[in-house]
Amino acid sequence: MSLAQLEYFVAVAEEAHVGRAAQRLHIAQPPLSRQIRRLEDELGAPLFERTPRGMRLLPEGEVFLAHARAILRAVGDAQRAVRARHGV
Amino acid sequence: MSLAQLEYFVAVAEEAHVGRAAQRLHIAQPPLSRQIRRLEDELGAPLFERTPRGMRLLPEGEVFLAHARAILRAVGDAQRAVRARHGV
DNA sequence: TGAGGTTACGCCTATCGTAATAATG
DNA sequence: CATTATTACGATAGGCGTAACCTCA
Repeated sequence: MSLAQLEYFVAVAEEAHVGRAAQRLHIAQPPLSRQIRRLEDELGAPLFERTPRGMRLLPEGEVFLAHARAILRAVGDAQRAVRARHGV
Repeated sequence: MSLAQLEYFVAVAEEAHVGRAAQRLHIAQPPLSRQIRRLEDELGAPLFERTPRGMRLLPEGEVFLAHARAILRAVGDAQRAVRARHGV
């Protein structure tokens, strides 16, 4: 699992659409689709239901979304904390 | 910043020694040294003081260590949460 | 001068983008 | 049949390991 995968996952979850999430992330659709798949494989559980209209979060995905956001927030906190301390 | 870099950083902080940390991580010393440097560059602040005996955490490093551990713990929590939910 | 950290350099895996393919209402 | 996601495939970048180098008590 990588931080990029977490950012990708959050974007897809919020957009419910791989194409729109890819635009927002400034990457192409296929790599995004692949990374989501890899993440699901690694976790051993699907996170989305694929529909012809887009992606819908499964319950496992809802659970993971909260955790993913918390991790990304913690990363931002860590960066800010060091920079604040260094600024002193 | 990557999760691997965080694991590397925690290992070096705990061992206070790049060589021992590298052994523990099962990687060679140079890549570990490089990743620590890259992390410091990205954060814009040194995290260690280099001494002839090894590495000593600077105050910025102490601050970052707590955050790094929190992030890695959160990653483990996220994986467990999804797998527990999926197991149901 | 010895212990420890860092550069140089080459390889190799992983990720990306473009193009083509599959699936489904 | 149009929209969306996925697979194929080639190119590129990032990370690792070995070997050589630097630094300091």
